[in-house]
Amino acid sequence: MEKRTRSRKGAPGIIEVAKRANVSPATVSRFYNSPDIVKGPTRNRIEKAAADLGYIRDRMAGTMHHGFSGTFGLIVPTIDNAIFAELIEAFSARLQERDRTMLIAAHGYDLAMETAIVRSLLERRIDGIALIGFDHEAVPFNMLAQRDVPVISVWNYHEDSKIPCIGMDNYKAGQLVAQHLLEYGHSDIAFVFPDTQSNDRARDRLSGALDTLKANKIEIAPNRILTCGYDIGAAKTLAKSVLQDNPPSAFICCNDVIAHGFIYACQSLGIKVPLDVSIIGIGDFGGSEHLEPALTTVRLPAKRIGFQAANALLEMSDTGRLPKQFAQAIDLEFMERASTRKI
Amino acid sequence: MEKRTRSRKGAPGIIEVAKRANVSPATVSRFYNSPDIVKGPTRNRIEKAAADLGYIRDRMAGTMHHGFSGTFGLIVPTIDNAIFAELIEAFSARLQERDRTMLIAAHGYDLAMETAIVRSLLERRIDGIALIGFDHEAVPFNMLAQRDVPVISVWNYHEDSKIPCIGMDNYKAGQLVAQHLLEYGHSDIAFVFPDTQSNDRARDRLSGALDTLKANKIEIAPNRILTCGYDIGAAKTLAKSVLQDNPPSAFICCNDVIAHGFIYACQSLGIKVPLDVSIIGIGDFGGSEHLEPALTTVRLPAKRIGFQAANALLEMSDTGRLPKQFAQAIDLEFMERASTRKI
DNA sequence: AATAAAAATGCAAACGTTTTCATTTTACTT
DNA sequence: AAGTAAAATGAAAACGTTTGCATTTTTATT
Repeated sequence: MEKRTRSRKGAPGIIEVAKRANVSPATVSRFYNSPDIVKGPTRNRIEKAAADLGYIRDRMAGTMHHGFSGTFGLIVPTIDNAIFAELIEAFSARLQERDRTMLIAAHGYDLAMETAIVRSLLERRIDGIALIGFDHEAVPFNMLAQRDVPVISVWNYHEDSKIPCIGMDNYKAGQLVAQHLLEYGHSDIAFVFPDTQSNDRARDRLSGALDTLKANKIEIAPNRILTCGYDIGAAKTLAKSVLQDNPPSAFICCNDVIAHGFIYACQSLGIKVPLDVSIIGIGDFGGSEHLEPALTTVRLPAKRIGFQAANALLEMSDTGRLPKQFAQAIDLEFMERASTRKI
Repeated sequence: MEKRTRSRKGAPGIIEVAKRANVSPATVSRFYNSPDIVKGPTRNRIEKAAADLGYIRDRMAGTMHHGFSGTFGLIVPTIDNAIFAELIEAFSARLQERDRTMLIAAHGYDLAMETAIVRSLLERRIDGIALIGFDHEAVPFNMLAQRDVPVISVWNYHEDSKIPCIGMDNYKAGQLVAQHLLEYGHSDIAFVFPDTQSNDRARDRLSGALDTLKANKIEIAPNRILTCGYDIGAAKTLAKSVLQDNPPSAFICCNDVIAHGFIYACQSLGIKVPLDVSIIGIGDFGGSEHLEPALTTVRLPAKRIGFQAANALLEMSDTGRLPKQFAQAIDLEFMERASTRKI
């Protein structure tokens, strides 16, 4: 394997800037890190020198000292699945405001891969990291703990979480949709959920809904629980087959992506929503509101979560203490729209 | 402003590992960077020592030497707009395969912001960077050039690009959709495009379509060119007003997001697509295929572009030379589906 | 078994900052 | 105007690796 060494060619360092401004490197450093403690005229000279030279500082060199890289990690199951895109954007935007950067990676619902990624990010000396949900291996936590790197669990919320978390109560989201269907008089209800094995969000939603129905004396037959990944095409295909043969009066979809697929399937089959069948989602993603019929769903404020998560991490990194709000629940909002109806 | 110094508490360094394995730090370093040149038994000892100690290497320290951080940058207009999500995921995945990480940021179609971001990434010593399209300020390029950092323009393709690029010919995409409508006998056509001021992709698509129509003696009245951001809701609202009053026989939407909005608007208004109006998009995003009616569009292979872009950057970084395929065009595929009809 | 060549390892000087401590300059007090 | 306190700056030692060069060990050759 060949070894190259980047020359850093024309790139000036802090020393060149210092020479040109007739000060010591130390002062230039201070100019960047605490401008207020360097005198006006000196400041101007440095500013000019840096501009003339096109100096760009090397934060890595700084990192070696104080140990802070100014970069935070975010690990998600997947980036391109609309589910997390809003979250990512908000997280990143908040960091940008504070002059920090974001290292992001996807593990494709593979926990072992997630562990590898955490390690990789740690090698880059991230100042903190956000993980989705509560289903993780123990290894990454040990690595993070040993190095004292702030972690936060995002997207799901449990009152008794062992690590700081910001998210919504997915169990409650499940309750909400079930409750709504109950109020509308449905009793023959089917569920469309992804594999809940290592997906606590889906698991919590499912139990929330199931428990609510059970509390109202409604038992769901096992064959009414359908498995489907977060994929419009897969959902549409599944829907087409299910809808043909003795369909229930309502479907609870684990998230809006699946619900979209179901609605498209109905349109394709000429089945009227919500007249013939009610469909309800969870998430309230981009298009859900504008779909025809508009999707009844539960709004998960991804933007707010992303922002708050970044904030909490920033706080932990700055103060070295756990955030004031250790476990933070973001409110859910039930969005009653047009894809469900009273029976 | 308080100054903290991360203790790196229990975290062992290469020296501790070396001690425990009874070798010099240099050998441990070599174990990681070129395992083949350290003898079997020694290798095992180091491996064990590192595992026992829970050692995680510090790539930053390495970066200070050879100048390579193992991190690449990707700057996009926006992350959460479905448009770029696939690209991002593929780019990231390819880097991950090669043990590199991705620093990503969004500028929200603000070129000055983009410049600031480039600087910020440069401060983190990225090994290369991918930018969307060709509309950029000169400053970032100078900064990158001075430091010899590989750049690639992604998403759009021009034969005579000044910098390496990978993308598709957006002009041709415009031609394709116009051609299709022409073949179907449309002549009263409206355009729905975002502001093309600093968006070369949209600009190229628009001229491709306009030129094609003009070549066929079809002039488009200025009021047939509508402006709309990449937002389903905005598109739907706009569509509703436009469709009421003397609508054209076909709409060319700059991308699928807008097309989705238009189709929803039609459904809402009871206008039949494609019977009453034809709608065509560009992009072939997630749901377009499954929409009812399925959207006629041009497939832009985002995954392939993301993968190739990462590859090109990797190659440039590894070899220090420009990529073999300086300007790479990724083929477009016209997807004739159900949202357009012959007149 | 002696020698030469090759392979494996060690030593120590970088890499570009930040920061402590010491020193100089400025501002304030009387 | 002298003396003192405060503010601004400088000198130099870190930070944790990598790598060229020197040295030792192993292998191959005769």
